[in-house]
Amino acid sequence: MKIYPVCENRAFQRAYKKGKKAAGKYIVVYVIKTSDKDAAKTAHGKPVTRLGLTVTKGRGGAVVRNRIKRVLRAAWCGAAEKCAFSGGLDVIIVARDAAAEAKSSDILPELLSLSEKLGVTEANRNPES
RNA sequence: AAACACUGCCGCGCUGCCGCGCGCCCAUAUCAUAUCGGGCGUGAGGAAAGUCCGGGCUUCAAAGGGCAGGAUAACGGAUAACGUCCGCCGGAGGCGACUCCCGGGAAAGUGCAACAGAGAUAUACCGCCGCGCUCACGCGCGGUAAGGGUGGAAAGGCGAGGUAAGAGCUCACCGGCACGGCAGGCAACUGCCGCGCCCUGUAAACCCUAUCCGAAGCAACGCUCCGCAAUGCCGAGUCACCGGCCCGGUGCAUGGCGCGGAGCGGCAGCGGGUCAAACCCGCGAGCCGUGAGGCAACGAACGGCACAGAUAGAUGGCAGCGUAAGACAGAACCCGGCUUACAGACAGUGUUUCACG
RNA sequence: UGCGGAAUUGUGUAAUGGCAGCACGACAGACUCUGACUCUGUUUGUGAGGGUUCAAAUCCUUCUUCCGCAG
Repeated sequence: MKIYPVCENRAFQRAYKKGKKAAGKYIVVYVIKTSDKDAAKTAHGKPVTRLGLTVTKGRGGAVVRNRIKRVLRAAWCGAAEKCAFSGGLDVIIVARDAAAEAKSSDILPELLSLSEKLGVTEANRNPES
């Protein structure tokens, strides 16, 4: 499973200002439709859903932050196996304090429930992929 | 054996499964690249950290001189260099092994020293002594730094001579400082002798002396392609390069500079293609081993090794074994140090005390 | 990642090396029938450790925290 990253600062700013959000114990999720300028497509021509991570310095040093980002990506991949996301979205995940100690298995159900709340999943549409 | 002192070294290893970055090969789609992909190789530190010093490298024409500014501070050495390291001298601490020291100059000059105290770099409050006046208490003039009290600091300490009372005023001893000589040492310095002086502290106050330093930093900067309207000035100078200043030097038409307005982009910068491509980018004062030489830091010489290179930024999870796997923590142009953080493991040398022989 | 700066009471700010002030706030009292205004008084302090000095908010040094600039 390949992760398409959100790199541009403008995309993050757009998500914070205009996107929909939902908060949980470990994470806060922002979702917005990818702007035309940054849109990318897969080899099959489908629009791609991109993942952006925000882990601020307040969460810890470089080692701790790298670990949080690893865990969040693992949860993202786990979620993508269970249900497909709608195409052409930017999804920004912001780590909260509790995320420093969390496992990916702790975050996975929270990510799923928050996604459902925001209505960005198309559940079990394509379970094989 | 106990308590210490110093130094070095490691800071997870192996197996299996899942997963990540990079390189190569293969497969698949397409022939530019991409991935349900597969295989092999490879992949953070002792501090990678703080950014406190020193270099390399890059750009400023070259990196020239002086002033200003900054840094360092016993001496000798190591080193590319250093504020680092080693040795040594002096001082301080410890029974000792050993440790610690921003350790030049206050006798070139200037400044500062609150409060207290009579007086703070020179002075007479109490006291002591002499003279004059007074019946007397005492008052006035002068001498004095021994005693008192204040203070961080009060003119070196103590004894004798001396005196009206006293005082390095004189002398002996002790202490300190400066100069000269002799001996030892590469030197700092140490010892002895002679002669002179006795002078407060502060230079992490200005300063003086000696030595060193051009500036900026990979977000530096280099480069392929495309685009860029109208207008003014300079054009061998009242120009530009240089950044605080001066001198000197260099460049000048495919050039340099500026005011106002308009458009576009951006947080900002001439702009854009932009997740295009390439380069800086890892062979370097590199690492490992032996090691002439040297008290040591270091290191001639010889042999061997190929050992991260990301770009929202890669190392983790589970199980088993190893007694136990657990700290601080992640390269971002590259090195040498310093400082700070740190669970635990190992090795060596030495000191003191106790016990036994 | 690189470069630069700052830290003084609850808040904002002063202080040639010599007792740390000022304003607002808080608290108490006075004035008033009560409250506000006003007046009087009190409280709370140099980010942390080490050093230089007789004496440090100030000088030196090592940390901590915060802020700014550079895409």
